[in-house]
Amino acid sequence: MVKERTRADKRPAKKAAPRGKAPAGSACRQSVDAGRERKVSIAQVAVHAGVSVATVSRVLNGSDAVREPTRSRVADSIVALGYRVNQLARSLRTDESRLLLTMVPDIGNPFYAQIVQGINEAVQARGYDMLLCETGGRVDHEKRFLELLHTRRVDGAICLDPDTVQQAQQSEAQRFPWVACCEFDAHAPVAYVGIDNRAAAREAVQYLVSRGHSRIAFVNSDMRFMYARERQNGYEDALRQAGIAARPDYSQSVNGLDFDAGQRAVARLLALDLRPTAVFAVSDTLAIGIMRGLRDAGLAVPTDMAVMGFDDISLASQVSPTLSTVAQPMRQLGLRAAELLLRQLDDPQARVKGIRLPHRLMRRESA
Amino acid sequence: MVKERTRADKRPAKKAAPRGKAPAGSACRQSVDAGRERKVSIAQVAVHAGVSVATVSRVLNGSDAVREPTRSRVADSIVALGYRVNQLARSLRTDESRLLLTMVPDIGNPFYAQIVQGINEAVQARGYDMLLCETGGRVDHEKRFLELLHTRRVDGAICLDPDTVQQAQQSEAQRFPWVACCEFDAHAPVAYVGIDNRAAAREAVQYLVSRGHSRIAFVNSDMRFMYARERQNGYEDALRQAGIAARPDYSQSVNGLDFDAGQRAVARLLALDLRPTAVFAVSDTLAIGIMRGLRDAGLAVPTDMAVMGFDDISLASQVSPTLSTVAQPMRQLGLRAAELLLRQLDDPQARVKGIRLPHRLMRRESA
DNA sequence: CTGAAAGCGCTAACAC
DNA sequence: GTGTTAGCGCTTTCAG
Repeated sequence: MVKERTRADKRPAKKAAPRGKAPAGSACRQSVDAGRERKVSIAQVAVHAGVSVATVSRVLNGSDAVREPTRSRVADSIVALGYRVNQLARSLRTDESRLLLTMVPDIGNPFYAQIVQGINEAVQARGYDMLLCETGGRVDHEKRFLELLHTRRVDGAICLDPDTVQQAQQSEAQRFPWVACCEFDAHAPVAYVGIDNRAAAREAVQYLVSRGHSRIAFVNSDMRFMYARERQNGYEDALRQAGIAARPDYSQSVNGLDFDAGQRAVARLLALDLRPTAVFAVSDTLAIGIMRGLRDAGLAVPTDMAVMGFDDISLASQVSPTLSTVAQPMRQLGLRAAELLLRQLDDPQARVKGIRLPHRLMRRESA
Repeated sequence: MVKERTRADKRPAKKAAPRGKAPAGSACRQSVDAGRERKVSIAQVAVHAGVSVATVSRVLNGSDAVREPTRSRVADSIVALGYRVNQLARSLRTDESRLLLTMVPDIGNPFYAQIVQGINEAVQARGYDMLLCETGGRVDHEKRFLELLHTRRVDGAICLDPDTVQQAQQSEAQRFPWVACCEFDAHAPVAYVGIDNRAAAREAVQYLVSRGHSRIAFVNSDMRFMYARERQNGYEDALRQAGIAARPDYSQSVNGLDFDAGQRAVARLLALDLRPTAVFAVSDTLAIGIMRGLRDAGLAVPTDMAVMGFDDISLASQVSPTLSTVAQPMRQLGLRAAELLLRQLDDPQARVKGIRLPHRLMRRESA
C-alpha cells in the first residue's frame, strides 16, 4: 500500500528556521513572543531549569523521586517557557495514545448523537480524546476501524455499528480492547452495554394489546442490526402470548431510520387489506415519520391508528400528538460504554462483562 | 485462535529485558499467525525485503526514486508481513498529524450534528481523521482546544463555538490554521464559512410582515453567539423597514436552544399585555418547543399565532403543523469549512477568505 | 538508485 | 535523587 504525500515543503529544518506552520498570511514570524516559543521541548526546559531531561520527565509524570526544590524549579521553567508535552512523542514511547475511537452509523440521528455525548463526557473526564468515525453503515468504512487502531495506535474503541461485532469474531480486532454499544452479541467475548431489546419490544406490544389492539403492525429497519432482530422477536412474543396470530404482511421492513423511511412505510400500511389499528416502530424517528404520513393521509392518531416508537429521543415529547415510546438511557449507554472501555484499559486482567441498562415504557398521547 | 490480548504485552515491557530491537528476530515472530504480527515495523519489512529502511520508506511515500524490481519486492513484503505505518512515529518526524479537531457546542442539536457530518465527510475523503470535542459552550472546555493543538500536534481545527473566535484574536491560536464555521467574525484574520444571518433574519421577518403580521415577537438565544446578535439586527431591520415600532418586550432571550427553552419562552410571550400574532425564533428546535407550548396553552398555529424557525433541520417538515423556517445548508457548511482548512494546510501561503453560503426561506404551514 | 545515520520529543532502565 | 543513554518507528539529508 503506497501512500502519496502531497504536502508541499515542510522539512524538519533544524534549528535554522523556526518550524511549525506559519499561519497563512502576513508576517508569519511575530515578534519574539515573550519567550513563549512555538515548540518547546523537554530538553529546553531541562536547560532552563539546570537539570537533566530525565528529571523534567519525572516532574511531568508526577514521580515522587524528585526533591522539592528541584521540582518547583522545573515547574517554574515549564511555565516560563510555555512548555507542552508532545503527546505524539510520548505515545510513540509508551505505546499508549490516550485516544479512543467511536464508530457510529449516523450522528444525524438524535439517538446516536446522544450516546456520543455520553461517550464524550466520560472520555474527556478521563483525559482521553475521542476520534469520531461516522460509517453510514457502509462496511468498507468499518475497515478504517482496524486501520486506525493500528495506524494511530488508538487505545481502544466503542462501536455502535452492527457489522463490526460480526467481524470481531474472526478478525484481529479481537486482540484489541473495544466495547460494543447497543449492537452486541451477548455470546461474543466482547464487553458491551445495551438494553434488553426483546423484552422492551415485548412490553411495548403488550401495552398496545392492553389498550385493546389486536391488529398491530410492526415497522422494522435493517435486519443487519441486532436490535432489529430482537425487537422482532419481542413483537412476536407479545402477539403469541396474547393469542394473536402474527400476520406476515403486518411486519414491514424499511431502509434506514429517518423520517422519510417512516413516511414511506405508511403507504404500505394503508394498502393492507385489513388495516391495522396500531403500529409499533423500532425507532422514534421512524414513528414520527409514520405519524406525519398518517396525517397526510387524513388519519388521526391515535384514534384511527395508534403509534408507538422506540428510544424516547427528546423530540418524542414535542410532536403532536406526543409519542408513546420505550425509553432507552442514551446518555448512560454511552457513558457506561466508555467507562467499561476505560476500565479495561486500566486493568487488562479485568474480564469485563456486558451490562444491560433498564428501559422504560413511556405512555403518551399517540398510543 | 488468537487469545484476547492484554494490555501488558502491548506495553514496553517494563520488567522484561531492556528494550531494544528484541522483537526483530525473536521467536514470537515465527508465530503460527501466517506472519501477521501485531507490530511490524519498517525495519522488519526492510529485512524481509532485503533492503534498507530508507528504501521501504521511499516506497511507502511513493517516491519515484525506487527502481521497479525493488519497489515490488518491498510492496510484497509489506503485504506479507501485514505492515501498517505507525502514524505516531511518522507524525513525530514530519510534524504533521493528519488529525483535525472539530469543536462543537452541542452535537445533540440536529443542526450541529449535520454540520459535523459534512465535516466528517470531507475529512475522511482526504485521509484525515477527526477529533471531536463537545464543549457544551463552556469556556474552560475551549481551553482544551489550544492544548490539543499543541499536545496532539493537531494540524488544524474547525470551530463552531463562539468564544473561540474571540480568543483567537489575541491568543496564540492565531498562529494555527483553523477555520470558523457558523460563528465567525468577518473582520478577524481567520477563514470562515457561514451564512448572512442578518439578511436571512430580515427576510424571515419580512415574510411575516407580508403575511399581515405587525405584532411580531422574537425569541433569541445567548447573545454570546454572533448569529444571535446578527439575527436580532435582521429582525430590527425588517421592522424598521416596515415602519413597525420595535417593542422591547417582544424580544425575548432564552438560555440554550433546546425544545424546553422554547416551551419556557411561550409563557412569557403569552403574558405580554398585547399578545403578538407571530413569533420568529432563531432556531428550529426553539420554534418547535414554542409550538408545543402554544398547543399546551390551547392555541392554534398559525391562526392564533404564527411561528417561524431557523435552520430547517429535517424535523421541521415532520412536525404538525410543518414549520416555516430559513434553511441553512448544514452539510455544505461543514464540508466547505473542512475543505477550506484542508486547502490552507496544503498551501500555507494561500490567503483563504471567508465564504458565505446561501440561505433559503421555506414557506410551510406554521407561518 | 540505495544505504547509513541523524534525529523528532519523550520515557525508563541503569548508573552514580 | 538525578543524570546518561538507548531507543519507540519513521523521514530525510548526505554519501556512495
